[in-house]
Amino acid sequence: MQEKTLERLSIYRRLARRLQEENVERVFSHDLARMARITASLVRRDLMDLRVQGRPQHGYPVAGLVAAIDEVLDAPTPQNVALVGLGQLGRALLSYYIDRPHLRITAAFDVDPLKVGRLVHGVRCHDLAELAPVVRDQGITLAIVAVPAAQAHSVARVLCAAGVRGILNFAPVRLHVPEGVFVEDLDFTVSLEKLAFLVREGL
Amino acid sequence: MQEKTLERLSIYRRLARRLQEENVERVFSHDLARMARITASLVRRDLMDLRVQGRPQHGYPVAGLVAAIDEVLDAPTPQNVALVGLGQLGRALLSYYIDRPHLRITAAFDVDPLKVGRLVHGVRCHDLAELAPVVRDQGITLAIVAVPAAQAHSVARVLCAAGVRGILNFAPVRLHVPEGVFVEDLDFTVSLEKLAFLVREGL
DNA sequence: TTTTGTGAATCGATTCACAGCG
DNA sequence: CGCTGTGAATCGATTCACAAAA
Repeated sequence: MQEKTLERLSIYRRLARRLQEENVERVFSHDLARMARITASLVRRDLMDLRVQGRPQHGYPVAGLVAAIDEVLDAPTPQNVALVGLGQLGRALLSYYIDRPHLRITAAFDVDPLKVGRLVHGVRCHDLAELAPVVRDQGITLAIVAVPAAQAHSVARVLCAAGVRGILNFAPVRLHVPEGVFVEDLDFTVSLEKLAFLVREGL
Repeated sequence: MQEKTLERLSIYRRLARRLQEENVERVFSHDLARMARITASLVRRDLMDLRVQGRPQHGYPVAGLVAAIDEVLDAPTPQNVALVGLGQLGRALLSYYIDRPHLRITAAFDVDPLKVGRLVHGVRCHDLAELAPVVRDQGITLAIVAVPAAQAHSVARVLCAAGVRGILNFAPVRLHVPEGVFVEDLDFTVSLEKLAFLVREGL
């Protein structure tokens, strides 16, 4: 399974779920392509990897599509996520990610004594110093880093030491992590600067 | 200039600026590669597109590197950015993007009457209905969409109609925009689901 | 027909390998 | 030498084109 395909599966599932809500039972690769703003053949190629098959004239069964993507993207048992940094961004992420069955933020961490101990959106905020034991107790393997750039490296080190294997990083730095730990960067500035260039140069 | 190179230029510049602060005058492709977690030959290939040349034994001049990247990424005149949606995420973005000389958020928009008219982090919040005139008056060409999924499409339509040419989209939907408008999606769920898969499957 | 599934071709991005130069 | 600049090779992702199926 290629990474790009993986990203698109997440998008296809979201689209298919919306179709389910609208009681649409079948969908053509061409329709998914239009909705996802890609080509139909790319959709078909992505779906080849899945345990769902379409039929000419009928397209793909929407429910089957969702089920097949669930099988790939959802762990058999929910994966717990730690959120580090309860600033404005951290709180935004927390309110965004409540009530997800398969990926749920079960613990938050900050250094601010005013935040430690509080319940934010139903999630307990711990002192950063408590990270390792909490991560171990809750079997957390994923973390979201939403701290200022200056603290990101030390937070990443603590997370890796505690056994976290994947980091979604919002800090504008490139984290250095041990072999076997995955980092996904979501870098607002990089994206905005790229966009500004494209708009300015017109492609 | 390739898109991936463009993204990395933003990263190189950030690294080079930090080196400047540390009074480092020269840097090897190998060092930049280590800091950016990529290969040295990719760094060199990226820098080939720039008006900076390195010298064997000496590497690249840090100040020249920053200047050369500025030339590519910074518009001659600052580009104004509109922020749509002043929820938690919108406010987080606003506090993050204050005091940038070349890309600055000059106007915010929301539908909540409690927010309209207020100054948030020094930026005026307007009613969404006022978007078109404000965008035109301030010569805004870029927008950040930080509204709930349900509103994202209509917001995008209004933005495009008002003349915005680039959208940084945080809503978990694929926007449909007219020819010539660029969209960059930052999709938290897609990234987190991908990360969860990678951690689970171990590559 | 129309639409899927897929081999082959293409396009794009990265790495290799090394000539050239200080 | 050590390091840059770059042509050639490789790797990966997307599109093309069409046979097969209904």
